[in-house]
This record gives sequence, structure tokens and C-alpha cells, in this order.
Amino acid sequence: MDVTVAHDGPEDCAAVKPVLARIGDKWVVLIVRLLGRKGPRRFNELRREIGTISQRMLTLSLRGLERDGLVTRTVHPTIPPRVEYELTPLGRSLMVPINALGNWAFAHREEMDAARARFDRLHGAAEAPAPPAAAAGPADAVFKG
Amino acid sequence: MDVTVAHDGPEDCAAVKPVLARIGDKWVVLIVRLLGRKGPRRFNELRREIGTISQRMLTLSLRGLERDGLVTRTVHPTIPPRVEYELTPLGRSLMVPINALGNWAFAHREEMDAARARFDRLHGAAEAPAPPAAAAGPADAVFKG
DNA sequence: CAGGATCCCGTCTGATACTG
DNA sequence: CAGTATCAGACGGGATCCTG
Repeated sequence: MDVTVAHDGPEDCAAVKPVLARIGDKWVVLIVRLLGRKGPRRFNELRREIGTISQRMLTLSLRGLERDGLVTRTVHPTIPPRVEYELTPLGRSLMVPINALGNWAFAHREEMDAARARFDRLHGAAEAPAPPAAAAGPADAVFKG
Repeated sequence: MDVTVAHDGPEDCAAVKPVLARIGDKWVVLIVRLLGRKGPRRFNELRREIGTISQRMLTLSLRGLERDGLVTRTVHPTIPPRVEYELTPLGRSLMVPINALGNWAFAHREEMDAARARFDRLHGAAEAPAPPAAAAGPADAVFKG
């Protein structure tokens, strides 16, 4: 298969870094997907839908996304305050590669599972036994939402 | 634009997690790209090409990739020992979405830069002024290699 | 309701030293 | 050369308290 794309090389190094940093943040991916699915959300709506994210992390994640121009933060000066987050066009376009990654993961999950199982069987199976609920639980909640 | 892909939803939650964890690791992406470009590499070859990665992180990253079935580790029982790492077909296929992400980053780097600059100008510009050389330098080295 | 400020602990990561 | 083992510091991220 052809893995060589237009600019496989050096030129986009600096550009790739921040993006990787963003999507490397698990919360960010969940948030982007949530916002991409059903439109704008309020702070505590997101919080509830994700399930286990701390308000701190949600705030930080949203700030980062806002900073990068991926989401907009709209404050409605009402009482009580109402703040809505929404994907920008740029944010929506990011969903394409994110989903591509998701598709890849889905398509090859059995291969990876098998590979990991085999590796763990051969070597010490002591490592990475069961990811803490904090990692698995919340993600499930989000994607099921 | 259409961001809705085949299985946008709940079904691939568990599958996506490990992949995100992998590519979230900055070293992993660099390694995969390096291996994808010019074929098999020896341990210290990779080390030199990446430039600033600690041997510890390189070992851990390679172990993780091996565990996930993305690279093979071949030991040649010679003196001195010779160990070669190479992408598996699965690993090569991962380059497709990784490159897609890279393409996206490259295509939108100016937008993101502008967004960040504007955000930082409006709010406190104190955060994320200049990433330490440790973050920018090594990556550059790799992609230029 | 939205989120800023703190405290605190576990993990990640780099530096160093040692082994086959 | 290709690692493993150990130590120490940086950082991420959760829990909690408090404000507009």
C-alpha cells in the first residue's frame, strides 16, 4: 500500500507537533467527537456526558481547543450564566483525520488485541493488566452518549 | 463538509483508546515515520536520528510498538549484538491515518497559529510562550533526517 | 451554572550507572 | 551494541474549596 503522501517529510514537523499534542489528550478527542455529533453544548452538559472528567480537565481541555481555534466559547450574560461550546469549521474539519484514526483502530482492533495478548503471554504478562476504571469507564460513557 | 464516517459512534470506543494512547506518545509517531521512510533500523541508529530521545524512552516506545504488533524486533546473535526494528504491515498501515493527521496539520497550520496568536493576545500571553528546546529540537532533527 | 485557585499524589521522563 | 536498574525531578490530573 502507498503510505507516501504529499509531504511525508521534514516540512511539516513543526505543524504536526501541536496537533499530536492535542489529540494525544484523550479528553480532547472525546470532546471533539461529542461536539461534532450533536452540536453546541454547555459546560456541565459536556461534564455529565463524559461522566468522569474533572471540571479542571474539562476547563483546561476546552481552553486549549479554544486557543487552537477548534471550538468557540459563547457566553450568554444571563442568570444563571450560560456558556456554550461549539466546534468551529476548523474543528469540524479535524474530525476527518480523527475519524480516520478511529476507523483504522476499529478495522485493526482484533489484530492489535491478538498482538498484545501474544506479547503478554510470551513476556511477563504483569504489565498493563487492567487499565484503571478512570480510563475505560468515562470513554465508554462518552461514546455511548 | 461531511465528517460522518462509517461508524462514527459508540461501537469503536474501546478500539480507539489504545490507538490514541500510542500516537499520543510523541516518540512513537517519530519512530513510526522514521521506520516507514527508509526501512529497518538498529537501536542506536534510531537513537541518533531522533537526536534527543533517552535510551529509556526509546526502549519503552519500541516495546510498546512491538507489543501492539506495529514493529518487529529482530535479534541477530552476533558479536556485537545487532537488533533491528522494522514496521510490520500493520505498522505501515497505521502510517496512513498518521499521515492524514500530518496533512491536516500542515494544511491548517496557519489557521491554528493565527488562532493561538489571537487567543494569546486577548488573554494572558504568558502561557506557552516558547516551547523548550527539548520539545522542538528533537522533533525537527527527526523529520529532517 | 461556570470556572478560578490550591493541594497533592502518581506517572512519566531524563540522567546515570551497570550488564550480557 | 543493546539493553536493564535505579534515582530524582517535572508534570498531569483529580479532589476540594471558593467566587461571580
